[in-house]
Amino acid sequence: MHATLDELFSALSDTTRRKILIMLLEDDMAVTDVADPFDMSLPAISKHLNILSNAGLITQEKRGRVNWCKLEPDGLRDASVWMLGFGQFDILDIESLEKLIETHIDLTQTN
Amino acid sequence: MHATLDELFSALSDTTRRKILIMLLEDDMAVTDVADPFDMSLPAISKHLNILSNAGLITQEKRGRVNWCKLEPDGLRDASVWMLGFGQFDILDIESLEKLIETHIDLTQTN
DNA sequence: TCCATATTTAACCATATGGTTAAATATGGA
DNA sequence: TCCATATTTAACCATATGGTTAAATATGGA
Repeated sequence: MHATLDELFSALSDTTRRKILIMLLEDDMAVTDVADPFDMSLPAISKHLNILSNAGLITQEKRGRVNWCKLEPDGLRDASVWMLGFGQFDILDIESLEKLIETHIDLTQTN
Repeated sequence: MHATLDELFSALSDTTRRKILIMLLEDDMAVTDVADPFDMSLPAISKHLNILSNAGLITQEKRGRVNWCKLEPDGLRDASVWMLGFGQFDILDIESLEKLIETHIDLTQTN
């Protein structure tokens, strides 16, 4: 069951949540470890993780006491497709796509 | 001056606003005409257009009484780049990108 | 000049969002 | 068994969001 585009874009519209996704790009993490770098309570992070789950951007698997958070890269798919389908890029024009990526790609730029 | 990713994704997270963007893909439109297909007051649409403007997704130009709304496709750029940079696609793997587009591309699917 | 048209502004309202703290729950380990 | 650790749930709060209606504003045209 697909998340709606509303859920997807809305989940992505928060800096904290985008940062979490980037952290999970590295490796799966426990909730407590996800929360660590943020100046925010654990329940707040727990809520953010729920929103990311509902949007299909992560999955959570409970092993013992620990709830492991895992990035679900396919979750971005629908949103990506919507945007690409929007046609601002000529899909076949790889040159420009590459140039674009080169100039902008800096995942630490989270805002 | 760039819109923030927060503003961008947040602007995209509303079905009405995404529909408006798709309408503007066809042609520039007056505010009243943008509002026409929606079961919603003019001020509500006016607010949506403001949000899209602030996100850099459209521009508005007042000529006479009419405020013309124009799609700003470059506005999607930062959001696209963030998502592409996320790496769920191998940029050079055009095959899969094309297949993806083919299977999903249906801009009328707004939600 | 005066009315119609196009749009925004103001004031308001209900609900959503993003945070808090305190308490509950469940598992691990001595 | 009992405490520590990991996490969620509950209750709450301030602000943001998406809508409304009524009034204001500005331009076009007879």
